[in-house]
Amino acid sequence: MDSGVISNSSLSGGLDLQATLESGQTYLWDRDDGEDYLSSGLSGGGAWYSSVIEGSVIRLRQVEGQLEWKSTSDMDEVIRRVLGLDDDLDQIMKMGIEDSLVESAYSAYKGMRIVRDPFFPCVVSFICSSQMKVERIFGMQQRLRRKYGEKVRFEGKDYYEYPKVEVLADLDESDLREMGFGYRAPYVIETAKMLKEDPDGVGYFMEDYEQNREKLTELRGVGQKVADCICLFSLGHLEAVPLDTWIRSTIKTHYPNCDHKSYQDMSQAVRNEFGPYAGYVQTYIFHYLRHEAGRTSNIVAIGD
DNA sequence: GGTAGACCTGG
DNA sequence: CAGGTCTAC
Repeated sequence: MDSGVISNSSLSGGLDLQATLESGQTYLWDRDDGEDYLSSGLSGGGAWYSSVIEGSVIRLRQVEGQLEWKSTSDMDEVIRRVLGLDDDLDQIMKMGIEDSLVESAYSAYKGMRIVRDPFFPCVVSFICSSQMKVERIFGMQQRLRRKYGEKVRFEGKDYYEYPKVEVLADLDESDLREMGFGYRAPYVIETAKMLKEDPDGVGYFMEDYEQNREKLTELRGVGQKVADCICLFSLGHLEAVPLDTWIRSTIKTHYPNCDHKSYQDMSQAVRNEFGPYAGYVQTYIFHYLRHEAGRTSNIVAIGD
């Protein structure tokens, strides 16, 4: 067994593991206590999380200002990549816009990072995300892993890798409908068939962000919003801003000059306003509003 | 190129 | 109604 420790202080801007893993960016980590997405607050928790990445089980938690991990092999580099630990958060937070909503979100979840999920799991997760709450998206991915994923043993317990492309490609629509995927079932299967020869999505990555977003919409069930999620949460295009209904309405009330009818126009305007790390700004706002909205009756009042 | 309606399912 | 997408005007 391999293990390691990464101290908070060694990372620019620190790390908030719980906020990073439970902010609706990734659906690939299980909490030991099974309380994923359930507790309120969603920051600074010290629970153990586990996932299977590149065939190895990774277990990690954050206690007393440091990230502890263990695995079957040396996963230090992989962990740094998938958790975005190399992103210069201090610098990123300086480059965003100065605005009370953003400031509040930054301070509430300081250390939250943008993940880099493996391609295929990310694609499927966000195809499933349409018209779904995060808790349910997570449940679907978890059931998918347990039913169709490869079992991997680690320290006497079973873990399940995300299902391989070819496994999902050969499923019947009814298999997924029975698991509660609804109208998303055929989308997942058709996209899996399209990616059968290119499981890592090599042909779906390009340097240019906007070009990349358009390319991704060739996949079944992937529209502009989902494509942006893949750009941001898997491919590392930190300027991508997934415009969901929440963000759209927030933009409309808080940054009315950025409001546009077409996705493309609004995306462009928001990126102009939020800067080159617009994806970070969006993710903080989304997570903040998702939890503050229930607490304060007037979202607009959070701002200026 | 832009806009209605349908689409699964659970709370 | 919900972190949308697809299809048909």
